[in-house]
Amino acid sequence: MCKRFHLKRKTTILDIARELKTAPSTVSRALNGNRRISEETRKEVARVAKRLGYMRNHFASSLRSGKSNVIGVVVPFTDSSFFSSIIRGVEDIVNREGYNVMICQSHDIYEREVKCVEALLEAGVAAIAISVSSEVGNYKHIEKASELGMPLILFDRVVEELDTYSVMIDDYRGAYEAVTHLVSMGYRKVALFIGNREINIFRERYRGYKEAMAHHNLSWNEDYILEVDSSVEAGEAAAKKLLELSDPPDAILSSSDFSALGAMQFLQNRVNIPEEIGIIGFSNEPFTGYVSPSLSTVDQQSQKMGEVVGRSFIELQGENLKQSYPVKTLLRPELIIRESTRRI
Amino acid sequence: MCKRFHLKRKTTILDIARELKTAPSTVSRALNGNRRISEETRKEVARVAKRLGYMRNHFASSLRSGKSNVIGVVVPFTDSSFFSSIIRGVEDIVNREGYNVMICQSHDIYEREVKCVEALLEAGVAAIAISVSSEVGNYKHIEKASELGMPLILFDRVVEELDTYSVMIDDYRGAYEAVTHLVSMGYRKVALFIGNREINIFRERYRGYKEAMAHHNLSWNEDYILEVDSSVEAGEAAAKKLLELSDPPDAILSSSDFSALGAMQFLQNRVNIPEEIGIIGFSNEPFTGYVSPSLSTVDQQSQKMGEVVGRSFIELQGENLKQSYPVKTLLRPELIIRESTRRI
DNA sequence: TTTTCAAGTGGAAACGTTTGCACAAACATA
DNA sequence: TATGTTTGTGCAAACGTTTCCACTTGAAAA
Repeated sequence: MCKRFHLKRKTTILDIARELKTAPSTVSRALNGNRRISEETRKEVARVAKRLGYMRNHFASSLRSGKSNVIGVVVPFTDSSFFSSIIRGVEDIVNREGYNVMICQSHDIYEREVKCVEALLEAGVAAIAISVSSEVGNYKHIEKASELGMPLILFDRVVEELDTYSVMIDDYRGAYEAVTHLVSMGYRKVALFIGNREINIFRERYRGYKEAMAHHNLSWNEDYILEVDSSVEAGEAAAKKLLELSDPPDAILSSSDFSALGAMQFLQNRVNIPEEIGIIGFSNEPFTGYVSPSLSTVDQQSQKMGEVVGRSFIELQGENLKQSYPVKTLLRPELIIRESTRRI
Repeated sequence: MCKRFHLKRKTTILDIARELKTAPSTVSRALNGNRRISEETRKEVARVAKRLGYMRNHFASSLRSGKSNVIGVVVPFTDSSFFSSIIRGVEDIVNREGYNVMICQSHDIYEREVKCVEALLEAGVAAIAISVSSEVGNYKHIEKASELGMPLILFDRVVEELDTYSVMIDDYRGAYEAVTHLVSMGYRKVALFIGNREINIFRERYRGYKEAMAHHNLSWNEDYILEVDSSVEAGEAAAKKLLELSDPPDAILSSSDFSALGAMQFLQNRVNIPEEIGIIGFSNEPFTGYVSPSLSTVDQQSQKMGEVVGRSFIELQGENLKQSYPVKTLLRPELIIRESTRRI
């Protein structure tokens, strides 16, 4: 008699074995598609399993086999268009291979990121995909996970020193192409809104900007390079600063759509966009297509990035402990040209 | 000798017990805060556990105890501002109680929703929170989960027939207050963009609209009620239809910010907003504050909704099988008044 | 003194799988 | 005939916890 009578006693492989007068090991093998089981028994087992409403107990399975069907994902936030699209991409891919996704938010705080990684390690996930927080910290937690044998996939905000799978966007190229586009539209004096250059993505965009400018034989003013964080207010303030220069720029490349929007809102009543000044952002946030003038931007392929993370994971599972070289994927950004830079 | 020598052998409670010359049962109790363990042993155990880098094996723990520390969440998509904010809310709450969140996307497809629920059941989550897909289907999968003893929390798109915990927004009130606001601004002929009224949220908004109109002694034209789905294009088309009426409305209440935007874009060059026509949307999508004129809307408290889902879950765990009445939470929407309806 | 009780601990059996090993039967090879 | 090989199955031991039960103590109650 089942003591916890209020809960349905789940059917186990023992029940199936008993029904078929066979051994649980046979049932297990049949259900797992082991090829040493005859087609006949396999079908029988499947039939009885279905009839009894059998569901595999993943706890027992994972405990015994040491394998899990869950992949952990650590992001700064889930409610940001960029990261939520990535999550969608990962989920779309791994689901169809029978894996589930566990989410953990770091809130862009180092300490919480460490907690997330620990929680996922404890939860026994099959791998951890992580975009590191922008707060400065060390990477002990990631190294520790790696040493424990946990497969890792870093995406977007990557720590290049670590020898893991990684998926990034080619930020260098994104910035380079954005500048090239501006130049092709006749802009010459391009300003840059950039984030903390200790972080790989901003470092690369800065490099792309510089090299593109040099390539087009354009010099730039140090006053044109502004450290601006990703907010509408910061963009407004930065645009104000630019307008006050004795020789103001005729275009802005912003590392964030939000600060680009801020700049646009500040400039709107003062100069003509795109005739007198062009603005291009970064990320292709959903709103960029709806504001007016619509905002040109560099699309970061977030859903695609998620899909690549998912595929990297699948690949990595297949490899099964075989020590092989970690794959680094570099995604190609896409320039989205809209009204804010289209002067014909 | 450990056979899988390439993987660190994890330390278990047995290792701790051996070290302290005590029994694994004691260690287990000490780690779980059982009060029949002396303070002294508890501390000893904690010390050794830390020194050996012990991590609880959740598979073994869950297998034995039948309890899980994972909560499953089913949403149509993760990359929509509304649902990703909900996820954030849930995560924020349950994390600090030591729970993790597993995500599954139904893509708003009935069949996939069923798959999601099955996957989460198999994964042995402690509870399932779900916003049902808008595709018509039956609720067998939800009833089945319920019968198996799985605690359920429905949110936003709720199936009212089911006797479960639920968290919804007061859509009736949202629509009612939106209409009242329009009337207070002097608008009289209010049109309504609405989704499929078989779904609770739209049914309620429709009701709110009707009652508010009646309350203000305003009659409305059947031509003013348009079934419009949540897209910019549908909004444009609907606005066009309205303008072609012999007696066009002077305000639009849209069930979606996207169709409100579409309408706004279509109307912008033809009539003055908000002087000649007022527009108000639903959801408070991030872009609504950035477009011009900025779009008034009804905020749906998505993050709050997630937090309430999380808290309901915690509460529900505490109850521990005690049969009690499921709590239904109704959140209060917030009217966000912006330029698109502010005529002074 | 004996009995009762509480506090703290240990022993051992679960939980439901997977898997190494053994084995039987049937069949092919020498 | 003897020897190997293949195919399918069963036995039993894990995996790392939790938890029921029993057992020591030492102290309080009778």
